[in-house]
Amino acid sequence: MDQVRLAKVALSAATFAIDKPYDYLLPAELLETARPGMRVLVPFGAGNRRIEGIILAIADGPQSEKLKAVFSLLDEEPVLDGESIQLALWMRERYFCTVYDAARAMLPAGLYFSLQDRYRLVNQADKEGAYEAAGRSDYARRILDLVYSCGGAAELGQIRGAFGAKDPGPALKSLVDKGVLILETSASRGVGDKTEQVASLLMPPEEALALVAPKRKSAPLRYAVVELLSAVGQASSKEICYFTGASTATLRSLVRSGIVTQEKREVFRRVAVDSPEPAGPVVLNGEQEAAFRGLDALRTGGKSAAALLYGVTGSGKTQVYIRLIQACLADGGAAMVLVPEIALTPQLLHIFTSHFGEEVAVLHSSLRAGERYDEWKRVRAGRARVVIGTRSAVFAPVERLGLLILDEEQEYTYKSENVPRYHARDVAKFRCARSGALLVLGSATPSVESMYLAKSGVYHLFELKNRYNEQALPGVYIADMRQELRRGNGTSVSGLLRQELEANLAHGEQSILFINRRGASRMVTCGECGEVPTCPRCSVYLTYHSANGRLMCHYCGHSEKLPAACPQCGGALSFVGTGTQKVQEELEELFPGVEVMRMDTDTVSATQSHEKLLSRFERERVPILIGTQMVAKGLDFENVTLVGVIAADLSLYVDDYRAGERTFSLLTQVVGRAGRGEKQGRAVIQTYTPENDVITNAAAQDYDRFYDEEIGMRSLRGCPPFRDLFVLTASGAEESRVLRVCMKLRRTLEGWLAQPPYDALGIQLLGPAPASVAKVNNRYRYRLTLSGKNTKSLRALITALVVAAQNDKENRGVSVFADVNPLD
DNA sequence: AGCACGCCGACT
DNA sequence: GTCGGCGTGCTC
Repeated sequence: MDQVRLAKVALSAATFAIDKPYDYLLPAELLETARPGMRVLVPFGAGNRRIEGIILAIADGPQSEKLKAVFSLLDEEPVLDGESIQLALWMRERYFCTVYDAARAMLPAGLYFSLQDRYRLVNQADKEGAYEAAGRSDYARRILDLVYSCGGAAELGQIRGAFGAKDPGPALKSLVDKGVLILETSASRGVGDKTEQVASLLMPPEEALALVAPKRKSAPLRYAVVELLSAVGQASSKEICYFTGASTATLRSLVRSGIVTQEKREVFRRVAVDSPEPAGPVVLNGEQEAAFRGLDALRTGGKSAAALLYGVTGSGKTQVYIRLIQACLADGGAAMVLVPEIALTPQLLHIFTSHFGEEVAVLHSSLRAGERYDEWKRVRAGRARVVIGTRSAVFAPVERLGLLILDEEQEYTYKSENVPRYHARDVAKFRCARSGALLVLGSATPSVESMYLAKSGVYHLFELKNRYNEQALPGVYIADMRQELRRGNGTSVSGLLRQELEANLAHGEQSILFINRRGASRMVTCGECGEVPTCPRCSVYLTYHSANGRLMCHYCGHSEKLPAACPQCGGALSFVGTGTQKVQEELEELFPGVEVMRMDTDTVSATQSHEKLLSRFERERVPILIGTQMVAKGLDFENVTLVGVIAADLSLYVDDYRAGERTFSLLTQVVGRAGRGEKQGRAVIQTYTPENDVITNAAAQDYDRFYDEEIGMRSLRGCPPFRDLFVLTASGAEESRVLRVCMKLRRTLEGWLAQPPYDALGIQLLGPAPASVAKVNNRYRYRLTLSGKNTKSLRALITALVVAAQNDKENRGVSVFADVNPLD
């Protein structure tokens, strides 16, 4: 049997059910250049449509009839290294996504190709022949009309647009088959490499100066340019013009004279990070020093390790991180720091740039495509060895990874809600294990899973128990809102909180009030009939956005003008403000003339204004700041001595096993905002359930007790870390069909679970139940939940189930996917 | 998912 | 006859 060289390719067009490495013949002209990690254009399917893929491996295999050949390479260099390819394969097995989905998550959007299909007339002159070939087909004639009117070629998108809902595919195919049209596929990159001209001397400086010196008087600029280049050797053309006053014409004339050469060099677009003064050496206190030593011993221990750094708010975890990174860089390694949300951690970013300057690369989703792409390239080129970023930065192309820090590891933003539905903590573990790096999970309120693993010895545990500078913890008081109601106080400000606010106003100290609501956007309701406008496509209420004066849906993006009156009864509409605005109004009534600053999704649109608001709050000592979760994180203001939590239990009664953990963490963070300076801080927690354990433990800042109670509950209920929840979601336009698919899935599953080897897995099955938001974008969603140990065997079962569901003809119109420990 | 193939009704 | 609608099966 003849052996040929094959490329094993992961395809962008493959669905989960048919995803696997596909074998393609490598044509002779690509044999030398093709390497694993490069993207390729390949023919796929019966129609041989051109699609994008990525080479996973190159191997020899037997020649076969079935084999098709790679069309072309899309990259000159691999965009994924061997470890990343391994990671992509691992993610498919773990998160039930395609290999390409995983690869896509690893690459910056700027590297991403958009494929354009163009249909061109083979022989434009032969118009008659073309229409003859079209025959009686109305569609084919319309396509020809369009192509001719466009000058002989048209984009597929254009044709689709002209056809509306009708699919032009068959008619196009017939025209291509008859040789009238030809399909051209071009790949274009969204963001190009940015280059700049760099000039340098073609000869030794003395020689060059001697050449231009005689004409120094008549051509001073030429002389100045050569003088500058003699001094610095090489400079960008822009800079040369800037410093000497020369024009590009001067430079060109020097190039023509053979004195100077200009070449293109890639430049890296950088995010405007203020370049602070270089920071001095980090001084650690005894506790921090001990943690640093222990962690660094693990880092240099020669094999991969994971550690939990459990340090109370204000204990100075960042200092420890910095020392660890310094040590890692000194050993020639690179370090990564993941944070839950970059916009909320400007202070952290500032500290890191002050220590590591140009070595820092920032990667997060609100960067512009070009910026993100360039930061990615700086990392890949090894020019930035300290990567700071959000969830997706865990895929940064860092070589020689020595240290990976996941700050605030309990945050749920580390879990992706979109394909691929990965958890950055898991991916971080994988990467650290592969490269022998140290994984540090940092938190003031570790997730129950992580603490469990630390207590059972899987993670090394390090604790920072004291606040930096020996600051005392704020005094925490609980206000029982039921009593307030009984006393006739229907507002959201309790007597106690009011009293404390008054005290702060009298002393000129600042207060932060926190509303425990996610999103916290405003809704609209009719005062007459109680109607609340809902999204026509989703089962959620619409929220009001003051920026554009429209009602919007957070799920599908639907937006409509705010109606003047209730569409049902014509009554007057009013805003529902359990949120920040209502509290703001109540406070303004309570304290006339006192400025109350509001910070929520409504007042904050861009990162800019978020920071602007905060800096004004600090600078002008605005007495009261009120906001949603945004105010809970990472804010350190010396003059803030009082923190109030408006509705502490609001996040507690959610149908989610993490509700307690989330509430505890949130309350602890908020309370920690008080008294960061010299003065003693206070916190008031308002709740309708003052006896609730989570609330009392948070008030007492007693993590250990919270953990003990929570872990017992998790064990009892079969939640992580004891079991994982696998959620299968079916969605489709017809509710009855979706439900039927779900029931069938359950029956299939029950059948499988009754037999070996699955009967031994001890799996519990729940559902079908409607998803928490039952309809999104006119698609109904029902879910089936399995709980069990996250083993290879169980994952294989889920994979088989999803594949079977996707292949089942009866399930047409309904899509099925799986997610592990989803957010809701 | 998308595309071809194949079978069937409608219009020419 | 042949165009186009729709159900079925496969994708290196």
